[in-house]
Amino acid sequence: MSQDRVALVYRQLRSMVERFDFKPESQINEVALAKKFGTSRTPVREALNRLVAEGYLTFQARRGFFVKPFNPDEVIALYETRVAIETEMIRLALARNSHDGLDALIFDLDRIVAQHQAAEDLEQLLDIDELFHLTIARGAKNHEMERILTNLNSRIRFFRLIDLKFKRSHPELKSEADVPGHRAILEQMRNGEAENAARTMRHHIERRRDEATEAAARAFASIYFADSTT
Amino acid sequence: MSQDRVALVYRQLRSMVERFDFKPESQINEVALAKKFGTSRTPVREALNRLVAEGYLTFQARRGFFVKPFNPDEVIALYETRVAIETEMIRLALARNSHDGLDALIFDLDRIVAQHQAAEDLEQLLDIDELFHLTIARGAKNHEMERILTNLNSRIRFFRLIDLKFKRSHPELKSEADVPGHRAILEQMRNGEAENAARTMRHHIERRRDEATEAAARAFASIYFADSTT
DNA sequence: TGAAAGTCAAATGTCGACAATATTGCCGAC
DNA sequence: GTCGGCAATATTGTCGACATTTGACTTTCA
Repeated sequence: MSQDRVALVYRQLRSMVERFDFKPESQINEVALAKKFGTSRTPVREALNRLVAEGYLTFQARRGFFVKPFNPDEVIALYETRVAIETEMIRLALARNSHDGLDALIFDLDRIVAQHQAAEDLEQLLDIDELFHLTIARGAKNHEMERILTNLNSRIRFFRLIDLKFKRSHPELKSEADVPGHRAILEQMRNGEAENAARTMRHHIERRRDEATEAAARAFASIYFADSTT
Repeated sequence: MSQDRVALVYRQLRSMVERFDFKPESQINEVALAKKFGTSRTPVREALNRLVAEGYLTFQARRGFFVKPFNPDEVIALYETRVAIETEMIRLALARNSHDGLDALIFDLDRIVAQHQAAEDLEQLLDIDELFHLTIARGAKNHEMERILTNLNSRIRFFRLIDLKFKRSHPELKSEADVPGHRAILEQMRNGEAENAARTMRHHIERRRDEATEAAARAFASIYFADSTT
């Protein structure tokens, strides 16, 4: 034992950051975290460095690690990046695959859409939604885009969760779920209409962007004034 | 003194990796590096962790850090990602900026194209070329895309350098420089033709992709059999 | 001879301590 | 009362050592 602390610490830290357990712009205290996790500072620092490189945190020499300032513009930027990546992914997935490969991909997507409808809780809903998009990424056979999309999704997740929770408690606002959007994309892919599918994907993501941006604005106060679990 | 070793080590390591001073797939020995840099293993490990998160290296628990296998497909993936990012960047830059903002952006781009023609060596040529694209990224006002593009460029750089060196020593193959392509993109942006500019950008990058892929194939042997500077 | 088990050197994983630096709090001067 | 500077304190940066694990080599036994 006592061998894989970095991985443990990394996972925990990342989910803490994703949930905004730390206040934005607050400094992250290495010794406090080390104590919390029962390790020395070494694994904590390694994990923090990874999180910086992945865009979750910032770092200033001799000052330490900081949580990125909370900023609706940043959320918008993340969604815009998704639009860029995902519209191109669709083109690649359709151009790159043989007929059989495409059939297999569409078969997988069909199943995911079906699961989507049966999702039981919000976390699961998001998992399945992200899986739909990630499966297309895999169909595009571009590891780099897959990597980037995974990263974007995890950084966006918190805001979507906020949005979904809000919608659930205000049924009158309930917008259409993601399922119809996914189904439309799927049909156009099935028909080989790359540009149409890309356009639908763009609008699909842009709608989510607007929802998440609103959610971010609503969440602003609660994040800034919530207790950080030191 | 003895305070900012990580930054030093990181920069050196990155340029070593970019130049393929390490053989692809070879394991990276932490103690050897530490000795080489005259530090302990701690700063080396932090730098290596960053390089993993940035896509330069891979890591296997209890086995260590490895150079990514050299793989023309990977180069193609990097270029495809650039297409995705940069075509969208152009749309954003044109949609997002006021008339004056756009004028300023185009003024900057004009100057960069002029510098481009006057570049003295290959490294400088690449710097200026990357600056053209990065300036558009800044015009798009999307930090995330800027970050990603910077990362992509630095990982692609080696292959472009190989290509340019090869072209220089085989003047009969000399393809058109990047300048005309940039100029065309610039003109279309000036006229507000977002979709045309995006399309030109796509073709521009795809041409580079083909050149770099060939260069990668040519470089294959020399990389795999070159001495690694332990 | 060949395969399994054991041994050992080398590499990684983690730690606690110390050095360098930044931040905070205090005190006196104006 | 406020400002600037100094001391005290907290935090980061780096190190060398030790623990654990891996992988290669050797030995042993069928």
